[in-house]
Amino acid sequence: MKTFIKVMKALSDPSRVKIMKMLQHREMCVCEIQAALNFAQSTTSKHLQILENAGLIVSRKEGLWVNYMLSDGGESPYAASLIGGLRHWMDEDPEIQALAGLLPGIRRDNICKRQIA
Amino acid sequence: MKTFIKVMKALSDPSRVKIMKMLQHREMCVCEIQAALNFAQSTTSKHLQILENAGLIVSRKEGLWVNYMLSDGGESPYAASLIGGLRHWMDEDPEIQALAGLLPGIRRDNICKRQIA
DNA sequence: TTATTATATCATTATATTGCGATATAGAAA
DNA sequence: TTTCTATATCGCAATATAATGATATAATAA
Repeated sequence: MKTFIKVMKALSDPSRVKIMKMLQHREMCVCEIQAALNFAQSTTSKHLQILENAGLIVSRKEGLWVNYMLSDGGESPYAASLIGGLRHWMDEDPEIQALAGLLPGIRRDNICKRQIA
Repeated sequence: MKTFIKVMKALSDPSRVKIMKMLQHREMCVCEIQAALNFAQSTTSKHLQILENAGLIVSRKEGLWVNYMLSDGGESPYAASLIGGLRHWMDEDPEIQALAGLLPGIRRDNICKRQIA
């Protein structure tokens, strides 16, 4: 039950749903997601922790960056089912489409000061 | 997006998940659900409104009683997917199993003072 | 009509969540 | 070393949610 509630709560926030939808296109670092959502860095990081703790996304460190990507949902059947459903749900949503249109312009070498080694 | 969030929020509360799992066994009136969860009447009613508003359950009036049952999820693909998933999810959960064991003893003609016409 | 019963809604309190700025940590470069 | 940069965590204010008792509504019975 606790695991299920954690997944549901994680997806009960529009900002976190937007993060999930963005990560369907490609993996992203925190500052890219922050730029896309126009949030404070701490807010962005917290949302990512909640999604990761629910087993919906996973992270991979790459030097100074932390790259987040969708999980395969192996953690729980609920997570797997929702990750799968979200792949096609809300693709017609104007907010989601606007974000998708923004994505190509959001690249860490534009946003971050540190250049890729 | 709003519809999706409404469904997620509705299922983000353990009490409401328990209601969904009970309604998989049979339709129930408010006072039966109230007895099963050991909640105040107003609390029970409010949870039911939230689930109904999310398209997860539907109600049918029968004299003084209001019977609640699972929706078929026609309202939204999210609702349908989660109603379907919930059919098998958490069946091993001890809280859910305890509730299921309680169900046969919870009948409106035991709980309600008004007898069936 | 009045009384009773089942349910819904309102007002309140306690708790949880969301967002931010400030601070801490970790890696890379000077 | 010190100084950046990217991310994580802490503490707080604003808002949302969950539970309750009190009250309102609707259907039935007397």
